[in-house]
This record gives sequence, C-alpha cells and structure tokens, in this order.
Amino acid sequence: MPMSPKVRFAPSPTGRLHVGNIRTALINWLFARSQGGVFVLRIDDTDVERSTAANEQGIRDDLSWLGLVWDETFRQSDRVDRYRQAAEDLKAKGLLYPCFETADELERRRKIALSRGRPPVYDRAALAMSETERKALEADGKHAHWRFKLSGAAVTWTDLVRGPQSIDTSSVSDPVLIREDGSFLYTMPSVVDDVDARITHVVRGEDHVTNSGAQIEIFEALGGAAPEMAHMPLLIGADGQGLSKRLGSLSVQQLREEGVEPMAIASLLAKLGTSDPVEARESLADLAKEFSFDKIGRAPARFDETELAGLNAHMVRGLSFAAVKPRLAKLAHGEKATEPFWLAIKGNLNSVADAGTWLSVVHGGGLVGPDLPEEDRDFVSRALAAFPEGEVSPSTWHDWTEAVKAATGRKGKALYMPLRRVLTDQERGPEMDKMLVLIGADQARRRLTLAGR
RNA sequence: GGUCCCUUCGUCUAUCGGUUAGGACGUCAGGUUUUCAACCUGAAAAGAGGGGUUCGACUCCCCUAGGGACUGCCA
Repeated sequence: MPMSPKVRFAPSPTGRLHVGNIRTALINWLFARSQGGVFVLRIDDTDVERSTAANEQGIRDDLSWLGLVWDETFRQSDRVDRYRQAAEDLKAKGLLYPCFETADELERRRKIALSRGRPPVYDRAALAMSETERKALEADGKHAHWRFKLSGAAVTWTDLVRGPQSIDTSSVSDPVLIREDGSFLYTMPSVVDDVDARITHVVRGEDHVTNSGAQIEIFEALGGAAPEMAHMPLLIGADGQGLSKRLGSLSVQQLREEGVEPMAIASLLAKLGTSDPVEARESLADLAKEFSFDKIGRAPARFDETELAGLNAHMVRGLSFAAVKPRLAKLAHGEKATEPFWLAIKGNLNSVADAGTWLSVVHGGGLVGPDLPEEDRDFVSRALAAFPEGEVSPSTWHDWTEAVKAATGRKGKALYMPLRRVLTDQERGPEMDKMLVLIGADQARRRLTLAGR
C-alpha cells in the first residue's frame, strides 16, 4: 500500500481563479481526498511585479466557495532564504551559472534563430565565458541572471495520465532560475517547496510537461527524488479553439455572480474529459469517490458554458428546501419562502436567484397585470364571478376552472392562459393549482378585479 | 522552425484485431402535462483522409490534414 499522497495547488496571485485553474485545483483536491491524502495551497508569488495580496485573498475566497479546503498553506515569498540556500547548493555543484545577456538581446537571438529555422535554444555562451570576462562585466556594474545547467540527456518518467514520457533536455534552453535583480523564478522554488513539503504527486496541466523535464533534473540536483507526475490535457473552448482568451476570463467570481452552483462547476470540471458521464454530483466527496487518473483521457476536452448552464439548472431543481432556505432569505420577500413554495417553483428555475421572480409573483402585492385584449377582460370578469368564496385549497384551481369553462364555453389554452397571465403576470411557470394556493384568495380576487372590467 | 500530445455520434467517451461500434448528455418524435420542468417510450446520430501489415483494422505502422501545448529574466 503506497503512502498517502500529498499534493499541492500552486496558483500565482496575478489574477483570480478561472475554469482552467479551478480544474487543476479540483483534480488535486479530489485525488488527495480519494486517497486520504493532504492538499496544500501554495501561493506562487515569486513575480512580485504582478502578484497582489488582493488576488491572493480572492483565490482563497474562490477555493473556499467551491469547497476546496486546504490542509496546509504557505506563500513562496516567505521562503526566499531557503531558496537562496538551495541556489548556493546548486552553484557549489556547478549546476547554476551566471549569464549577462540582456532580455532584449535574448529575445533578438530567439527571433533570429526562428527566422533561420533553427530551434531557439540558449547557446550557453555564458558557460564558455572566462573568469576574467565575468569579473570585467561585474566590475562594469552588470548583474548576472543564473541558469541551471541541464544534463543534455533524456529525462524520463511515467506520467499518471500520459504514460511513459521522455524529454530531451538538449532541445531545451537551460532555465533561468534567478533574475538579474536576484529574485527567483518559479522553477526552482517550486522544486524546493515540493521537496521540503514532501509532495508526493505533482498534478498540473500538460502545458508544464517540458517544465517537468527540467524540474526533475533540479529535484535530482538538490538531492531528492522527483514526485510522481500527472499532466492533464488542457481544456479548450466550445469552438474547439484554445481556452485562453474568452474562457480564460471566465472567472469563479463571474460564475458565482451568474448564480452557478459550486457543485455544478465542480461536477463538470471533474467529469469532463473522463470516461465517466458528465452528471451533477451533490458533493465533492461524491466526486472524490469516483476519481481516478485512469479515467482521464489524453485529448483536450471542450468546456462549454451551455453545458454548465444545463448542469446548473438540473442541480438547482434537485436542491432541497432546507439547503436553499438561507439563500432564498437573501432575496426580496425571501423570508416568506416556504417549502411548498420551493417545491412548486423549483422545476422552473435555472438558478437559485430565479426564485426571486416567483417570490415577487406570490408576495409582491403590486402586480399590475398584463394588457389583456378586450374579449379577455370580459372573460376575466366572468371568471372572477365564478371564483369560489373563502380560502383556496389545492383543488380550487381545478374546480374553479371547470366552473369557468362551463360558464364561458372556453377551454384549453384560451381558458387557462388569460388566468395564468392575470394571476402571475407570466406566460409560463409552475403548475397553477399550486400557484393559486400560494398567491391566496384575496390576492387572486384583487388581481382578477384589476384585470377585468 | 523544433519537440511533445491529440483526432470514434453535436459533446464527453467505451472498445486492450473479429462487436448489429456501447453508454451518457444534448437533439428530434410520441406519451403524460393548461405551459415549462420532470418522467416514460422510441428515433436519428460516429471511427478525419490516404496508404500499408493482416484471413480480418476504430484498434498496429507510415503519410497527409486538422487541433492543442511548449519553445520567457511569466507561472
């Protein structure tokens, strides 16, 4: 029996979480939970220019809302001393070397290489530099950035999703680990943190596959063994194109504002691209029970907002009154919501917030009523005359409409639709026998009176 | 340009050389319903293209096409 896994989700606080991020977080969380493991939230804030405390808090809020609670958390900016130590270790081993090319220069060289049809791989010119040259540059006030010296050999691992992998490090540039200003790029801190936190599995998007090749060498250089790796296929848009632009901006925040249930999001993201049917699940625990890397395919999966909306509607209709009561209470007249009310209307909702419409239909006294054609106004008056005395009951609608049918000769849509419109101000909605009971006799008579002549 | 990955109904997928290519969601039709939803029944719907290998290919190999990713002093 393998030891229980420890995984991490490592967002960079340069923005809020979006669907791609969440999926990575979710898969990590589900894997950890499915194995009784530990889920670590690591804030990758090594890019001080773009990282903000507000974004970090936003990310924590987003994860909490989704229910992706973390067992441990820390931020990389608090561990810089440890990274310096690791860097010194690599320097001592001759695996970290100083470079003095400017960013502009490197960019230019890449473009030239590309235009000549050559791979834009760093040529290691700095490695050939003599001590004297280096001293001269430093004396000149130049600051070095530092690159990790890749072995040039093939790095292999068995990916939990992709199977046997091999990255030829000779076709990859030596990664810059330390910037000219002395700050760290994420590559090495990530490895140091994974070692120190004893991360057992690195689960991330397949955009990191090449990184993994380099990072595995850094793991080994630092005297550790690399964790297990799992690289998920990326999500693409419904149009089959990359997810980046439009859906990249589809944030948890926005989804939340649109009234999408957290479990609708989680269900879709957990099942999309797997051999399981995409169906709503009530809890993350249910999803965790069904989680397995074996079920994840290797092809990019399409994320479709329409599918999410459908799943959400299905989910909302299945919500119990107890679960939804506190949320209804936040809507106008929501404190008056009862279980019969919820049961009557939930089948007509796409989101919990949609309940607001029906709350105002039932409890909003100021219903003005629709503009009815002349003949309908007359019909409504006759219907009012047939309205039974006293309070209404579940059978009132049936009895009343039968009486109206007999009195007016109307039937079907011509009979029901004007009454629905007058009583609810809507052309469609929950079953009228239930609605009538919810609206009550007084309101019903009032609305019929106003709409009649 | 290079490296890696992918391609089965509209969508997510099953199939470990021999199947009427299965399921789920969606769609459509019928039933039920005053409407919508739900539910029931049924239907339409797929191996990107071309070459091989083989008695037999969705499955193995090659090519082509298409898609994705990486190729940063971002993460």
